[in-house]
Amino acid sequence: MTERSVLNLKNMVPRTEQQYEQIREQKRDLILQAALELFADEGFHSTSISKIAKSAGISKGLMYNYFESKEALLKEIVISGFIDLTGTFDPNHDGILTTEELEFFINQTFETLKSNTKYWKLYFAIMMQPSVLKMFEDDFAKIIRSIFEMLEEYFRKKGYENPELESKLFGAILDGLAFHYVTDPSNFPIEEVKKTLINRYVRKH
Amino acid sequence: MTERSVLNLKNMVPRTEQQYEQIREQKRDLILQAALELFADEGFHSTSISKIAKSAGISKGLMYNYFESKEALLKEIVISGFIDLTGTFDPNHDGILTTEELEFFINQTFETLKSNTKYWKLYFAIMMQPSVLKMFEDDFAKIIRSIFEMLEEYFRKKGYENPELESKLFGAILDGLAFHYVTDPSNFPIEEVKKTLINRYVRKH
Amino acid sequence: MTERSVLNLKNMVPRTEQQYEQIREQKRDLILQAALELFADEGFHSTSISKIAKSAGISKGLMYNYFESKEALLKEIVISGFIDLTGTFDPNHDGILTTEELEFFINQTFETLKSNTKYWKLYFAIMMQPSVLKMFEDDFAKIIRSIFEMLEEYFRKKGYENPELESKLFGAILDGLAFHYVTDPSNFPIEEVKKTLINRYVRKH
Amino acid sequence: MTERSVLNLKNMVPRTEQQYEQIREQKRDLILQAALELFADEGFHSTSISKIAKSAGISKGLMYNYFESKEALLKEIVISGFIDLTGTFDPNHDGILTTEELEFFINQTFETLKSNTKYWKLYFAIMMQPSVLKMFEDDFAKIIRSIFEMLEEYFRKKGYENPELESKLFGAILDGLAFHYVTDPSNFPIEEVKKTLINRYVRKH
DNA sequence: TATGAATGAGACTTCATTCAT
DNA sequence: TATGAATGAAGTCTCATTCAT
Repeated sequence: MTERSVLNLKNMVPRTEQQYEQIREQKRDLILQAALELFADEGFHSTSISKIAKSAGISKGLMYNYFESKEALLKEIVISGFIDLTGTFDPNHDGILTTEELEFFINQTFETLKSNTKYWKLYFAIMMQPSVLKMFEDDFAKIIRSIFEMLEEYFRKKGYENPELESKLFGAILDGLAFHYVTDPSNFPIEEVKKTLINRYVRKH
Repeated sequence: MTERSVLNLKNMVPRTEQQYEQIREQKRDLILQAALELFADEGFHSTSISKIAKSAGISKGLMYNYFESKEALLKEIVISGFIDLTGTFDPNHDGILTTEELEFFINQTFETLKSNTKYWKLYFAIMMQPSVLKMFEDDFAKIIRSIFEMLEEYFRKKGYENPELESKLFGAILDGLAFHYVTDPSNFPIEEVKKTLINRYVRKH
Repeated sequence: MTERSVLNLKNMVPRTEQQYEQIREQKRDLILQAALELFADEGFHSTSISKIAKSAGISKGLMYNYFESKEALLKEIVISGFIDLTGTFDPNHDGILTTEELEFFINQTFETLKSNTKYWKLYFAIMMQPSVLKMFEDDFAKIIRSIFEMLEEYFRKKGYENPELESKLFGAILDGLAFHYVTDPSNFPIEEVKKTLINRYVRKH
Repeated sequence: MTERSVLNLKNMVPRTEQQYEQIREQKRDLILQAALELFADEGFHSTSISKIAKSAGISKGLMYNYFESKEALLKEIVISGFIDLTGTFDPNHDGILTTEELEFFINQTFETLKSNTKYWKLYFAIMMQPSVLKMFEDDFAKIIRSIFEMLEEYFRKKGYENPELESKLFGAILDGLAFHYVTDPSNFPIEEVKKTLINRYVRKH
């Protein structure tokens, strides 16, 4: 009895800041993961906060303890994912793309395509909905522009006849492949396609 | 007979059955056009029946005289558009793709890309939302499969090393280009890209 | 049978614009009346749209066919009521207050106090809630200022020693009386108070 | 005994019972003050427990250690404030109002008006919301009734023609002045108004 | 054929309160 | 005594669809 009381008294102390931080981190990730999956599979508008909460095993209200709004949740997912995705381009951030870096980027892209298919789906869906896209345009535009500039420069150095055209072609092809892969992963020969791509753009010239 | 007479009193020059049919058809097209535009620009869920009706210049209620539901309206737009789009593939329907037919198809595809950008946008958006896609899968799957089969056969005849891979690559490239075009039409060198594509797939071998 | 058909055909015609206008007008007033009563009796925040709708005998959704938001509904009630209330001050709008006009205004004020007690309650409640008051401040300020200016001028002409003080005193007294009346109408000798006030401010000097 | 020892180990100089009580009292006041300010400035419903807690520098949960509910907190503030306010009326509690006592009361009222404007605002807001007022009616009614009775008796002794009317008039004027003062303190000539009032009701007869 | 008022389900969000620690 | 994560009810608002005319 005495022991119990003593134990209780010890437990009546609030969690430490660290403990709270850990709880928050974990739950936040849980929500992000559940939301990404649902947004990708059902679309932003068809995914209710209720569904996300249920899928994450929490109450609706708690969502708003972690994210200001449904839109803010989407934003967080899409932008941080986009930065992850494009972070492997020009990894040393010197503004110049080497052959090795391009090969690395292609490899990484295909890797994330397999490991993070959901995100790619969400990304494509976003890109196709101007009313949603508006939220991200500013964040996307700068990164995308810089990627295309480096690509163009790369093709120029490699001696391509029309570097601008070639960079746009390359971007389109990469997205097209990703698009087809996420649409029907099981029927897409992703490994062979990757080899072909690397062969064509990295080894060829 | 009595009924008709009464009606006639109110309208001395009654429209013929045909005229009615024609008016109906026109209004239907008006709705479809307005809906396509809005669905593509704002997304399916962000487009209310009210908006469509207003844009088509009719009342909300009348919408349901022409289409059973919002979903049915979408279905009609997407499926008929998809048939239009793919109708230029193997136009003589003999199951065999000639070089000329492929060139024609590519040309047509780029043509519709420019003339019917909205539909392409809608199509991509649909493709990225499984919960919506379900409505169309059956209709799409058959057509798409047959296209890929013909493509594969085409590349086989042309002596490509890996016809299956090549057909998938081709499909992905085409969609990738379309994707990039509809995302930002004004900055995409569509004519040059088309030439490059025809050169690569039709002329080359 | 024939007759029925003919009748039905006649009925299948939409309402005329006038009929719609009438429906809207009536229902709008119904909502405004129900909302005023509830806002005054329970307060803005304690009155849910549900309650208003039920009290007005309509569905929740219909509310939004007539008013953009709960706030807009409040605004409409408060501002139009305020204009009604202050409209009897300087009725010929010449910027000058005559003795007769002041008497008329006092009489009118006490009249509306009895006939429109709910509005007065709502008005006082609003005035005491800065977070709500913000919505109206601009609309109120101008009118109130002009009233006080005229009052001051009135007292000056009447030879009062300190017209500014007197005008503020008068305003405060009027509001104080109104305040006490709406707080407990059945125990407030409103008629005698009115006479006293008129005697003091209109007849005296 | 064992329990205490364990506790002592963690805090070698334990606070005395009195010290604890004092800390508790201080924190309680802190909460009351923060709540009064917020309730007055933003309204009861627009003020969340979260805001109050943050403003008082404590956690949400602790709030409930001091007050049973948000409503109980309001009740505490309003009632204790009301007693403070009316406590200066008939300070010797003999049921009879002398001229000096009335003057003292008027002076005190204007003093609290300046020093405790927030409370007055809250008080007026409460008085205008029957659904909230219900909580206090019983507490208020008795006090208010006794005040009016004394006032009436005062005016009777002073030889006023209609003491009942006069007492109601006086009450209304006082509240009216208070009302206008709290609505816009900086533009209200409170000192002059006070002199006028004292002159009229204390010195005159 | 045509209108737009009307409904009601369901979406997002807030917040008083509880509870494990 | 003290914390803040967690809940769930309730509120505002939107919109596909129905219906009287």
